[in-house]
Order: sequence, then structure tokens, then C-alpha cells
Amino acid sequence: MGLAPTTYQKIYQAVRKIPRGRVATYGDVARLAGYPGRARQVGYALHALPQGSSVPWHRIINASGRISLPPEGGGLEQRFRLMEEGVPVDAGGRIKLTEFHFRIRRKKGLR
DNA sequence: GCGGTGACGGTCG
DNA sequence: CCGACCGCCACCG
Repeated sequence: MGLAPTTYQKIYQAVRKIPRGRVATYGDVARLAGYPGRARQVGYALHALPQGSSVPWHRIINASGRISLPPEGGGLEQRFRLMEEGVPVDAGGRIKLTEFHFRIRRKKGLR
């Protein structure tokens, strides 16, 4: 594939790095894709995913540790998918980041 | 080309 | 913990 990856493709590639049973925030994905501070674009890119995509979009939640989607608009499905892979989600759409957050290595330091 | 919109995030009160 | 603000920027009418 000689062509340079598009912004969305880089975002999707970053999302694919989140392993089963873990979650990451929109901001994490933005940084991982090389676009720090553009969490909003990550949400936009995921929104543009076609049905049946193999990109694990359900592992992406907001920095507050909650599902950002309204239940009718995919939030319910996201909840099911997460629970199915062992990530508990409470009735309010919350996930314990302290236990299930996929921590990404930052350039050297990290903490 | 302009302005409203949004699957966000950090800060402040 | 929650809501209000503001910064951010690609998309779309």
C-alpha cells in the first residue's frame, strides 16, 4: 500500500491496538494515532465507521470512564460487547478505568 | 468560504 | 459528583 494513510485510517489502526478486555479513551486514541488533543476527531471517525467493521470501536470510551453514546444510538450495543469480553459496565454506562484502562506507553517517561 | 455541529477533554466553581 | 465554559478541528449545508 504505497499511499499514505488517511487520518481516519491512522485512527482506526490505533483503535485496533486496544486489546480485548481493555478500554481506552478518545484522547488516548488521538495520541496513539499521532494527533494529540484531537479527541473530537476520533469520535467523528468512529461515527463514520460502516456497520460490521472489524474495528473494535466499542473499546473506546470518554475520559470520565463512561460510554459516550446514547443507549439507542449504539450505547446499548457497546455495553453488551464490553460485558461479553469481560469488561463490567454499570447501569449508568460506567467502566472502572482503574482496572480496565489500557495504559499506553508514552515516550520514555510514562508517569 | 462561513458558521453550526459534535461518539471529546481539561479546568473551574 | 455535576454542570458550565472554552479550546479544538474535520464535516456538512
